[in-house]
Amino acid sequence: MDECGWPVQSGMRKRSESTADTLAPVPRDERKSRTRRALLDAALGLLEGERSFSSISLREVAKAAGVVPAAFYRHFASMEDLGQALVDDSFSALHQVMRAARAAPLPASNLIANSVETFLRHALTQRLHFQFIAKERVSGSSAVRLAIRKEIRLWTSELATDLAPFPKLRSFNGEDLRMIAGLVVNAMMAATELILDADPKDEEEIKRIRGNTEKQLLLIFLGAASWKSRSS
Amino acid sequence: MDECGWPVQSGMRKRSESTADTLAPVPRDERKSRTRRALLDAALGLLEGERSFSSISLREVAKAAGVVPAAFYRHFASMEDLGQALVDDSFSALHQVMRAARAAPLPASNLIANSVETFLRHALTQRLHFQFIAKERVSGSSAVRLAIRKEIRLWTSELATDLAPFPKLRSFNGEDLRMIAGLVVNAMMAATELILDADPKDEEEIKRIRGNTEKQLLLIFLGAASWKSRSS
DNA sequence: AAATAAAGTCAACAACTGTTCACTGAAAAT
DNA sequence: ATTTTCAGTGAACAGTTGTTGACTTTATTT
Repeated sequence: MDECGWPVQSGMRKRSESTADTLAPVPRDERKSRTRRALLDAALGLLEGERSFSSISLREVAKAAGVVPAAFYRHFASMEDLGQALVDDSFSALHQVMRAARAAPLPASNLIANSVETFLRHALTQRLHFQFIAKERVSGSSAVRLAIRKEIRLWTSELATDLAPFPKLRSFNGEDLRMIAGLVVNAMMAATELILDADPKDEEEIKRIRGNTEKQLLLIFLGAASWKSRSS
Repeated sequence: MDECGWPVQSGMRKRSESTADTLAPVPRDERKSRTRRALLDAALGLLEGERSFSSISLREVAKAAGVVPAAFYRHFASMEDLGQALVDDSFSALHQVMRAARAAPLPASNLIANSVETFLRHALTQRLHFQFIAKERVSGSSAVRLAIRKEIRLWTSELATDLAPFPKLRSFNGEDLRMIAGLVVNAMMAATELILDADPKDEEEIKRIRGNTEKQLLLIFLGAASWKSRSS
């Protein structure tokens, strides 16, 4: 079931036995970035299910990528280094969604439902990335953990500035806006973790989680609307 | 700096060189449970900081407990088994706090502030247990992960029934009450993670987190109070 | 056409892993 | 007083780990 061994076509011993000699020059940069991707994807794949990043070995990653252990060092100085790259990778995927969501037609009526649906659907298609983020956010090495927290804090701040112009939220100062945004982000993260753990085919369960999250966000904004800002 | 080697006083080779022969009979059950505790504490200690449970080895735990690796098996069948025991351990500590908090005088006025303060203070004194729960909740083996989730769901349900009798929440059905409780639990968990990561001596930061969490809970209940229950 | 750069292989290393076995010494049971 | 029980030891096992060095192959540069 394994043996995908995709990028093993380089630096091989055996000569090509076919007659056509120059069938694909294959530029070197591309070949390098191809195995780099293979390593990243292999690590991400190994993280699926039980394993956590700190428990997977360099050799496992290399083997899953179809490459000899020593070749790993041509791309990353250590597993820690690979982890950092995975953080960048995962968050660039997330930023992509958030940008798309922000550029949406903004229907305002069921804005909440739309946002929740968009985000969670993306979490399911980018399952591996989100699983990685969810795990390493709390259990990763401090460097990786801090990188993830920084991104999440940034995300929270962006949400806060997005929230600012809404009529009902005019009376809030920056700090309180970020507090509300934090509440929203918490709910979304919790929902993400639940949905990643659920059976992907269980449509009913997924719908339930989504509905619950929508209600939670609605309640948060309801609370914000009836908030009396204090001076302290 | 290590060499605590606490429970290494059993099954030793050398005879006691002192004159007093019968100085301490030391019942066997107690001695066993003493090293069992040493193993649990050692594992918990190794989990502090960077490491995650799946990355610490049986041998490490044994060594930190001052015991030979083979002795581990007298107490646990595997590391997985130890993990389960740690879950029970940690949650019994949590239940203890929650029971105490529930039996409190219930001042009703600043009930929220009191609850937040009680919970977070306990999280700091039981730091290692809470760190274990926070990490293994998302990254542990599926058995451990499920055990933790079950406990959290149970905690949420208890909170929901505690919330039910409040006047403003009378109109909510069970499902919606659990949704609100879920929101509260999310906020508390997020606050716990933040506080465990913060520098324990940074009183200012801890106060900030606590204040923020209080505001969040207040906002949640404000939202709940102005909620129109729908029939669907 | 020859020289270089570099992504890959192979083999070896010391250290560490989980697990087993026969053992020992003292508390508990006879 | 003798036997039994059992939490501990120490040594060995077969695997796996990260890392290194010398080598091959091939795209790129000279």
